Amino acid sequence: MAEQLTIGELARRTGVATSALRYWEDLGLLPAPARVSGQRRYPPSAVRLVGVVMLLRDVGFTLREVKAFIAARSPAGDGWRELYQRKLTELDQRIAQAQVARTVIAHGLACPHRDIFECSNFAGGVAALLAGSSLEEAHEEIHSH
Amino acid sequence: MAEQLTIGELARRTGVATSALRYWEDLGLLPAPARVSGQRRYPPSAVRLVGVVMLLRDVGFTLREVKAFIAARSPAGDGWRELYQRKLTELDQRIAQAQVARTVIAHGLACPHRDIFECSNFAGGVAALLAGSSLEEAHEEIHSH
DNA sequence: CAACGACTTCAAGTACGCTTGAAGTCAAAT
DNA sequence: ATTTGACTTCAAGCGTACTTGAAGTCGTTG
Repeated sequence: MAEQLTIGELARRTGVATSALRYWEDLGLLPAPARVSGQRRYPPSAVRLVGVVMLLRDVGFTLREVKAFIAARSPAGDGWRELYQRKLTELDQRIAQAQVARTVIAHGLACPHRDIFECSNFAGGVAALLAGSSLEEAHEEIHSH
Repeated sequence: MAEQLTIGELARRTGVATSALRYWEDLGLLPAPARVSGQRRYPPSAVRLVGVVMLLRDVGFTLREVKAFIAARSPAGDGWRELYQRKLTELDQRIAQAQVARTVIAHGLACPHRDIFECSNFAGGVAALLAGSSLEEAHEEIHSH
């Protein structure tokens, strides 16, 4: 039981290149697996771990953040709670942004205007964006001047 | 009226560095603005345009994709419809993934397990991920073997 | 008129996330 | 015994998205 996977098999099952898996290991994202005559042998659970890394990476976290995220859990300290909370907030912002983007693009598709920027609905979507993100200074600028 | 912005003002209002704005212009993302004795003068609408670029960039599109997205609208052709439709689909996938990630992280926060991977709920979230994305081969592997 | 601050170009450098290539090892099949 | 295929390490290269630094140009201000 618990058949071990070679790096090639892990790559096939996850869709992640072997070179990338070695790179992730170098970065400390994946634990160094057992070796059989020099070759890596992964436990089946590695598939899940790789999945988590992919998920977090695809969702906009850097590999260092993913590392911190995974590694944070072991110590007895509460540091990880803070980290998880921050990530959760980031993720909520990301989802909200993606939904604004979705609205904007969907409207772009539906709107007959040649120049999308002439369209008030489109502008409205962007205005929603302006309210959040790093454009808060803009908000103050507009109201103070 | 229609007071023109210097690159510095545009940077302040958008939160994007002047160097990045020039880079975006080089890439063809932003149209070359008017010049007053060599210096760029942007129309106020540039703030909105920069906002759109930021939005799409932050949501995971490359700058080339953003360029295509913005530029696609001008020609009389229908090529842009296809592009918008594809982007919309990509975006829906991204949102779905982000929501899975959110669930996973939220659970990680709520779950008392020391090792998150021991938790079946966590595994369930990841399993949801495995069903989509590039892990479809894995799905076939699992069922064929 | 000198200095200041904000702008200009252009080339080079940086961080991230990998990929590619060279050279070698190992187990199994021919 | 040699060939095949999958693996190994290590260094270098690449695409994306910028930043940084040098050297120079403006318009204003003292």
